[in-house]
Amino acid sequence: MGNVKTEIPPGTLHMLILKSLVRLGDMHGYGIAQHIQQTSDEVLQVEEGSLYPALQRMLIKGWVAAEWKQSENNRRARFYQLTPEGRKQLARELRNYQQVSGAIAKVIEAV
Amino acid sequence: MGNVKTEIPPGTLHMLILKSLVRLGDMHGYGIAQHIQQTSDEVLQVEEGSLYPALQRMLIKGWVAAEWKQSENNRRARFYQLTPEGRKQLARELRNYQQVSGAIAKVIEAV
DNA sequence: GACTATCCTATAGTCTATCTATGGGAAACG
DNA sequence: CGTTTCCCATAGATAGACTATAGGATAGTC
Repeated sequence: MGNVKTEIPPGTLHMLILKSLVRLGDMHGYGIAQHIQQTSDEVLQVEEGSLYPALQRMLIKGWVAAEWKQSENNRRARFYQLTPEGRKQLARELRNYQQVSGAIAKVIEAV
Repeated sequence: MGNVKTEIPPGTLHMLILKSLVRLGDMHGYGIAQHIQQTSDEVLQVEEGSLYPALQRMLIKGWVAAEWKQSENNRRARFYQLTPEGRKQLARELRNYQQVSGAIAKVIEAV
């Protein structure tokens, strides 16, 4: 099968995390990474060295809030959830992503 | 008008240049940049500091061939054209781009 | 009880590829 | 002539992903 795992394109990781939190509501980093990988049919794989620094940045920016809890597997884990500011940021990033990928599509589909 | 010019997403510039050369056949750097900007309805703007280093890399890789000529405006310009290896590379990059953007779409459109 | 797989967090350092800033030079046009 | 437009090129800054590494705790198995 040609399902080679791929890198996350720079600039899209925050958007993918924020969107995952809309779906998951309240989740730890590991679960967010799993969700992205599964929802993308194993194409997108978020590495730990990308994930945790990104979550830190988003905490500082106030896009997510964090709380230590017990995971469903009885482990200590840091659960994240969207803040109102995070929702606004997600909307901005989605809008921008769609504008840019639409523009790229025009170029690469030009006959 | 909300048409704010945007950066080229890292990893897509080679693809955009190669595709432009399919369309233009034989063109100098300045003309390639114009083509990308116009075809994308002024959304994508390639900066000179990105464009010329990218063309150098592509020359070294053998994806394009170059030749000094006179431009349509009577200026000295370096015209680029695709090589067979460049066509193969474009096919690879298109395939990869579509796989990744399809995967991102699955995540951000998940209900 | 020891061993291993799985779950979960975190940081330092590398690397790639874009951008900004800068510096040319030559033709056209007023 | 002076300004605009066309055209090339490089150095350095920057962003954001990656690899490599380190650690600890639970569950399951032999």
